[in-house]
Amino acid sequence: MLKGADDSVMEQEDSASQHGEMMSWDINDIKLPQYVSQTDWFQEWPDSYVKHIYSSEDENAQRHHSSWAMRNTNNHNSRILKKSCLGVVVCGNDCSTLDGRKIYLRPAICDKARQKQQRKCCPNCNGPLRLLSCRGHGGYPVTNFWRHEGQFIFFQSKGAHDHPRPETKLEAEARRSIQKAKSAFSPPSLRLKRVQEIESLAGAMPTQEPLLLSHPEARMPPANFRGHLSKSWPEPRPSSCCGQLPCPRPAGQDGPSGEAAGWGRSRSLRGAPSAQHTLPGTKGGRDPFGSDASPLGDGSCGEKPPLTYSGSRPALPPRAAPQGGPCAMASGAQPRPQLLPPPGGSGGHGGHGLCLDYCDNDLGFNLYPLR
DNA sequence: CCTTGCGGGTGTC
DNA sequence: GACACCCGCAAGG
Repeated sequence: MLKGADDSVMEQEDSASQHGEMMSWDINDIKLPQYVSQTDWFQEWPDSYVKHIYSSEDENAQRHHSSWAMRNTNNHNSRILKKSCLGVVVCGNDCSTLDGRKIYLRPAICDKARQKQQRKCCPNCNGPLRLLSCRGHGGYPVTNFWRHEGQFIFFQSKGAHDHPRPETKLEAEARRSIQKAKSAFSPPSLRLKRVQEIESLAGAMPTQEPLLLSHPEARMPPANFRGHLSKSWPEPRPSSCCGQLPCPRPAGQDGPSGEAAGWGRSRSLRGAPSAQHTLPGTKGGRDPFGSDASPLGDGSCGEKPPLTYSGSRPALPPRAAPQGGPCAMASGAQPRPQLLPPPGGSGGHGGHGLCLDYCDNDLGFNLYPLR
């Protein structure tokens, strides 16, 4: 961890002069701004080449959270934590649910777990799963950097995600635990029933933002979607593309897709990073899948006022708040109060993720509220 | 079992 | 040297 961030409370030389240079720093700078007038609200879906300064009190920042599936990358610099994006796991059949949503699962962070994950089936159609690697940073995965400095945590993102957003960590976790519960308590024959039970249960809970099965363009859940999850979810049925290609991948084989096709074994691909697919207007371009269409509008221009993002209230007033102009920042996405359920809290993201598990795998269904 | 962080090591540029 | 990545280890949930 980068905890180290000693208590050496930086001298707060009220250098108002630095205000203007607030965003001129680079994570690699020897000296980072020591005086920050306002910290940012935690950004759950940082994208593009953005920088944020969080309060060291911010729990999410402390944990280097991100809703993107970021894995730790060794940059041999203990002061700067580097993470690279794993992309998103999609259905190899490119299936959609009845309501048009796509499957965007969260890649497991652990290599082993990820390989295992790819041997499982699409929770929607039982088809094979495929890892869509991130190549938003010059053909390489988007990287995030974290650096603790005094009372601040500096964050810098390099690259624009060129893939849809995966489900959030909470969604993924919920899926797992549900699956666990399922397999623990229900004989296969009862599973469907259980699914229905849980589904109805989900209907009783106020949920929001079903993201797991998401529709690229529907990343912005229609208003009528919120709070009506269970209703909007189709009856248990191996929807749309059932039948076609039911998870053909033999266990043990990771298939041509996924890591193999991505970065996993890409050393040999060096120099030809775009062999797979062309980078959709990487630089400066918004990712084509709507990472900027966040339901919370992280990339979009200011709607929401600083939502109460409890969990970790920055010590200083977040400078996310409308200041000047919502999207005035040169670096693109301006810190906007984004949420992530405060650790342990019942945050905004609380409930989303719905999907049914027809495959006997642990890619459970996400048709229930997250705790 | 999984996530997260660390750090040694390798290969490429 | 920078960068990307692999691998194993350890702590924690």
